[in-house]
Amino acid sequence: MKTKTYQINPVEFAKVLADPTRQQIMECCCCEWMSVTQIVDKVNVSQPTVSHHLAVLREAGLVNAREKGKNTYYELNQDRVAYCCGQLLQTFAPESNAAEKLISLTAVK
Amino acid sequence: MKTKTYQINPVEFAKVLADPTRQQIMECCCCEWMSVTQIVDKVNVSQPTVSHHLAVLREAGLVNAREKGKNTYYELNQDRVAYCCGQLLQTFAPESNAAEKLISLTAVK
DNA sequence: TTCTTACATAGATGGCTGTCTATACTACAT
DNA sequence: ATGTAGTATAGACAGCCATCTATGTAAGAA
Repeated sequence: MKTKTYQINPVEFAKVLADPTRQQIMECCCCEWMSVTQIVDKVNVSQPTVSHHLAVLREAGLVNAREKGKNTYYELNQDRVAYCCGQLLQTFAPESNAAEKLISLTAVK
Repeated sequence: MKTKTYQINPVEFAKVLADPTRQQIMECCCCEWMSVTQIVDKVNVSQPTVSHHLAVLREAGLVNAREKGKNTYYELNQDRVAYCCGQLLQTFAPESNAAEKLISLTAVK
């Protein structure tokens, strides 16, 4: 289970999010640690497919992983998501009122 | 030039952003109206490819188009971008501090 | 009218990726 | 030791999409 996290940019971030199954998995483990099996039970794809998507999310640094015995637990990295969204807003909505304010917020984090 | 704008969701939004050329085009017309030719001069792809990307952005409601004589001018819809980013934050960073604050901001818009 | 410029559309193609089955690997139980 | 459950990896394949060339179309100039 290699986990070299690459430096993410707006294009890579968008690519990772650009799949319904992956977003479904992200929602699954958004606010609690979930094992792979638990995630498989919630999405309608095979276990290897789930593992594949988790690897993509892991390498993008969008989920944190924790191994415990036979299980591997995953949790969404919300701060990373927020940071990447901040990047998007900074780039593509620099004059938007809401965006302008978020940029300062994410800069603090 | 059909321009039926469909209701955008987080997956569609991410798909539209998940291409380097498209993001480059978005930056191009972020803060000013740009003709297709002007955009072609700035990105390293053919004119039909640019037109294709602009159609994708148009149908997602992420750019506004204005025809004038022979020219068609495009401008990025920053508010729409901000709204979509707000959706992402709401879904995938509900507990993040920065995100929490943006949600109220985008809700106001 | 004829030509040119600006842009959109059609169709073809190559590469990427999401999915699957099969399999390997590891921890734990029996 | 043997088996089983949980997860990752390998390899194959089909569908999607970014790109191109070719062409259509419309507006303005000559």
